[in-house]
Amino acid sequence: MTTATASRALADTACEAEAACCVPTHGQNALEPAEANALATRFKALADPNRLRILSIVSSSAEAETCVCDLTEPLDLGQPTVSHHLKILVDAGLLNREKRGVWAYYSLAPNALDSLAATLTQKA
Amino acid sequence: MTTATASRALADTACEAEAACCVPTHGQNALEPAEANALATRFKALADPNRLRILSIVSSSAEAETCVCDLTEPLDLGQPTVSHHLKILVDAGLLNREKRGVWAYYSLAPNALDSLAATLTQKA
DNA sequence: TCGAGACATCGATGTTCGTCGATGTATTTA
DNA sequence: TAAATACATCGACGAACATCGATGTCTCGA
Repeated sequence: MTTATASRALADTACEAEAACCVPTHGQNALEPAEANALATRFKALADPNRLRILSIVSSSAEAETCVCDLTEPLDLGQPTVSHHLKILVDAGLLNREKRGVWAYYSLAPNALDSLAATLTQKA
Repeated sequence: MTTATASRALADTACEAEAACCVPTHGQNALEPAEANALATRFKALADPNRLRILSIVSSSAEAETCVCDLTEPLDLGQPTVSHHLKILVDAGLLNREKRGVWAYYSLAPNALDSLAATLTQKA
């Protein structure tokens, strides 16, 4: 129960051999750098207020489908900027893009947000 | 069932009064800008590979407590950088900081990741 | 075939972010 | 009290990001 505290005290006294001072019992079960990068990319897609609002609008729209021109006004952003944000969300796997005629319809990628949420809860 | 498609076609023909072209049926149930900012701040804390690894190491450590010197080696980062990332995680409410003696112990904030995850799932 | 509309892409710009070395602060030990 | 340790803060620098205007691509209707 007090394993970490005890080993911490142990490490305190054992601080003489080299620069390492604390218990190096971690690092093997930690997130792999490559995996951490992939996860960070998906969270980075969520780390912008306008992109969160895009997801909110898309998911709350009648058919869960939205075109670019539906977003420029409520977001108060230019069309190139909206397209840029949409591309980031699509690249992150959070949105799907379907072009029908002149319009491009965006919809939530099924289970994408859920799997991201599962990554958070299982870690705790 | 085809409400959005129908209203889209409607908007197509109704594109004459002003610059607005698509159905402005959104925006009222969308995420508020202030709320989106707050959420983005928390996701921004997760949008870095090294911070994700910090959370992983902290949560997987024996007592779910970790001091700074436990992190510099597995992350291969300097101590100021690790302190900087920890501050961001604490400010985002994801980590708790407790100073005992010379060491600063960091632990997962209870329910912080869970509530963030809930925000994602309820939106889908 | 031509023009108009919807969207994507490009290039530029101001801002934010991650990282580091240097330094400051607080606590323990001698 | 003085030295050492653990950590936080500061200032700087290069990279990444958000936004915009201009332009390119594609589709539809005249």
